[in-house]
Amino acid sequence: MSNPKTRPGKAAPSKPAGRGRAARAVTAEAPEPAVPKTAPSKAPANRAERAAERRAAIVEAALDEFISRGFTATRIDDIAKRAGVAKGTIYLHFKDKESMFEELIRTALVPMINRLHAPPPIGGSVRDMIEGFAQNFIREVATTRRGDIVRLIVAEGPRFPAVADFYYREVVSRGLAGMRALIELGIARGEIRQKDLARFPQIMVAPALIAVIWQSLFSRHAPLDAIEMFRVHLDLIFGERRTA
Amino acid sequence: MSNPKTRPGKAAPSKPAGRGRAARAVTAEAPEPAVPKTAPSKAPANRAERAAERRAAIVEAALDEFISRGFTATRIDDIAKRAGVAKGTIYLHFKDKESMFEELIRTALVPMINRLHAPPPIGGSVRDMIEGFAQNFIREVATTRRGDIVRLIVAEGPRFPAVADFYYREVVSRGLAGMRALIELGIARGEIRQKDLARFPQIMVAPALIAVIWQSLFSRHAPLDAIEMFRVHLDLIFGERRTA
Amino acid sequence: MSNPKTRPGKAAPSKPAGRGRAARAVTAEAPEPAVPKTAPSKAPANRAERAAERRAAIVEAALDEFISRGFTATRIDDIAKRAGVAKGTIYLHFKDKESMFEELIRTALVPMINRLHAPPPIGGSVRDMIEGFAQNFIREVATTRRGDIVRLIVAEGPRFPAVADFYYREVVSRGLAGMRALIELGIARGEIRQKDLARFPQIMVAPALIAVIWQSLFSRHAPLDAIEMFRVHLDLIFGERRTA
Amino acid sequence: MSNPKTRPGKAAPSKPAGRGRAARAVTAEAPEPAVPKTAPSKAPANRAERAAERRAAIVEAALDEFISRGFTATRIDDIAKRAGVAKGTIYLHFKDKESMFEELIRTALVPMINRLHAPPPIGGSVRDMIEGFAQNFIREVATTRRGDIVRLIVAEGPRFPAVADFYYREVVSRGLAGMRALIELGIARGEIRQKDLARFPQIMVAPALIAVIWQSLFSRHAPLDAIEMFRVHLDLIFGERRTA
DNA sequence: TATGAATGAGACTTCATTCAT
DNA sequence: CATGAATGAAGTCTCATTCAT
Repeated sequence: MSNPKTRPGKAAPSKPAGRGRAARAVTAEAPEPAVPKTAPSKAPANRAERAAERRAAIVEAALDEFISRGFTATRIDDIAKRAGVAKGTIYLHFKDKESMFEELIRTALVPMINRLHAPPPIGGSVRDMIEGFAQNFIREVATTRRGDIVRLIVAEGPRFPAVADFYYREVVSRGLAGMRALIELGIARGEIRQKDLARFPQIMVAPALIAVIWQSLFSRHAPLDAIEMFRVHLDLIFGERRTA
Repeated sequence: MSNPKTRPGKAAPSKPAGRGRAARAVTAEAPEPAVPKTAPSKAPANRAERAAERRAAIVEAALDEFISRGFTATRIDDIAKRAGVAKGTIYLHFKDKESMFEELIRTALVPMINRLHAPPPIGGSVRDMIEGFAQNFIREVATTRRGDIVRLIVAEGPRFPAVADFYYREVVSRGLAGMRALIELGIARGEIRQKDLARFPQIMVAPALIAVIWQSLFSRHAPLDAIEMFRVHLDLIFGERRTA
Repeated sequence: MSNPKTRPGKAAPSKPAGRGRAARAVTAEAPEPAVPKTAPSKAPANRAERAAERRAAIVEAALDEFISRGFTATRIDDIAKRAGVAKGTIYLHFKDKESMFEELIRTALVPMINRLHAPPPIGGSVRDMIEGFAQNFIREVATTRRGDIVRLIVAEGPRFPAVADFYYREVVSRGLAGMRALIELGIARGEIRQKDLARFPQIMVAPALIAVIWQSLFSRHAPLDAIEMFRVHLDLIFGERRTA
Repeated sequence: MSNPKTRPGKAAPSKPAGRGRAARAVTAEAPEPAVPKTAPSKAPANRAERAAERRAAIVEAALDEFISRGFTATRIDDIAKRAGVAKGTIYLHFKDKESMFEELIRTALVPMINRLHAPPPIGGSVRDMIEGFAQNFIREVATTRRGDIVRLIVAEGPRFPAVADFYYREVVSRGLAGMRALIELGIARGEIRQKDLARFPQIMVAPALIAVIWQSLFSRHAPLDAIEMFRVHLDLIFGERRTA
């Protein structure tokens, strides 16, 4: 139950010297401890483009840091280093750490939101639609950094009501509404027998969220085949399928 | 989309952001802004008892603070105030903030662990056993501070591998093992038809975890009847029940 | 006893003091919160004229800012905004903030210096001359921004010896010398009986300086009729006058 | 018109290196550039006494720094060094730089206020009373650090309305009221002929204030015998005195 | 010439930790 | 054992100055 302390890059002092703030956080696994993004791959083109690139780099870096350390433990300085810009530059793009965080989350959620707006993959059965959707979600969210963002929201939500509100409004309530519609369609078509399911669309997505959290916390202890799990879950709802 | 609150106990600041460490955290809802727990209810008895009481107060206070602010944003000072002890006293009981956090989590999980060890309520059907267990869980975890601890682990786990490890070893793997056993029992008894469920006991508990998270983040937007949700979930697994 | 104002132009901060440079200054009353002087009144004519105009705008803006905030608390950025130019432009005209300050003060004092050089209003009595001069001074200095410059010198002088030196050399010593000459003339003519006054011409101008300071600090608590005050002062020196 | 730049203790860089904030202030003459007050003269006695001593040292140091640099240009760090305490210690005694400044000024004015409350030296003539008072003032204010505080208020007053208000209320208005009473007494006794003087007690004190300012700004160019000046001034008001 | 994005030193303030009482 | 004053490292944010466009 002991693990590497102090931030990477600091020679580990066996005793935190005099006083000063010692235990900042444990920082078990920062993706990569602030790799300066030197060596721009391409010619930077004109001014506006440069600015956009810079901003993108900051956003990228900030997300990485926030994800791996949480809001409070993330240092602007590290974001800057990782983005390859000076500290002050960050303040040209964001008012302060807090608004940066909120804006980042909002921005990062946009793709998810768009996906929810996108016309559902109207295909054959409702099950196929949901399964397709879920596979997508698991592949593109649970396994990727987007999943970490979900976990970040779970982690920081209570301290950032604005973030939690936004997430609820834009992602959760919409996603559940869409899911409810699909469930009702499934019931109407006779694919789903359990009528009460429409009252709790959360049940449908629960395993997907579990997968997201599992990924972050336990995947190194025990990998989880999220897609297969979801399939089993769908079997519960739609009845067992093909012999597959 | 902005709701940053000041720390409780700080008179609304007349000053602009200024400098110094600004964005500490947003702290939307501290349970109670550090109410010193003076006035011990009983006569303190002897020395050792006093110490134990003190320690308990610290643990209690620290958990509250960690839950509502997260690890980094929690101040030892606030824990001390809330516990009604001096700052230095905390260091008589814990080596530092970090080990305090880890030890706290471990301690707080003990009741859950004990529950997992306890002989399952062998009663009638497997469904009744699971439903009883789940009701218990939802009532005593999802709705209470213990649920917040689960969320706290989700939030800080990646930065505290020791915590995540401990949680996996002592709670998750055991809980899932127990659940798997129950599922297999259900399959053997013919209560559960879907045999693959035993491969993913996570599915069984997923809605309970969803409930925990929902509680923290969205309950003020939309309350969730977790017990009813879980019942519907069980209906999926065991088939619809009585007309109740 | 607290009236700290935020800087003009900054939306009232929802955040507590936090960190970062906090207490920059209180800035109780910035003349006008940096109104960009866009919309040049006339066609700019040729290049050199444009440059001169720009420089004048910068000087004007800088004086206003320095007066209302003092040297250290004044930001180049605000000067630029107020002058309607880009920050970099200021560095085309001035080496740095410090030399800008010194040069500004020097420039701003030139009119006063010229007035001191100007042939004294040789009129009838010495009293009339001094009274005329004083009325001029009070009307054109005490009540206007030039008075603020005097206060600025008092404020920053100790930190800008060059400024204080210049002010002493060009304004104070000359002014006092002129005043002494007038006093001696008055003594010679029998208008002034108190011969020792020539040793302390400061006495003659003291009320005028008081008026300048009063203007800046206390006029909103209690207005001061500086001209009348000066007249009473002259009555002390020259004896009471007409019934007027 | 050039003078030593950079802060004392910093090797003077002929060019301020890369960028960074260069021109902080000129700081022509810091009394002594932060001499750590090591070596406490006496045994520090008990805890409370120590705290009082510390606080006094901070107050002392802060006043010195504020006086020689002004509010904004003063660094908490320098105050700490000069007081011989750690930076953080200052925040145990004062909320922030700004309230420290305001409180300091208030505290520093208390002796002056007390003097104003003290029963006036009722002696022989009104002139003697005023002369006694003025000599006191000049000796104990104009020539000492208290005079610098007056100048500090003149310098920072416009940006610290609270300070200016306090100064007006507690010192200026009271002082002028007392002076007016004395003048009226002088008029009643026939010592002062010029009745209008009571309308402008400022005239009476003007030379004293001039002396204060002269001290700070010009005394090294031309020393000023403030006491003699004030005597001449009184001669104007009361008529010439003894042949002395 | 003029611009304003970028820089990074530095200021203020916080807070984990220590230790004399 | 308990306290809480003191410390000083560290974090956030500012702003004078530069320089590519």
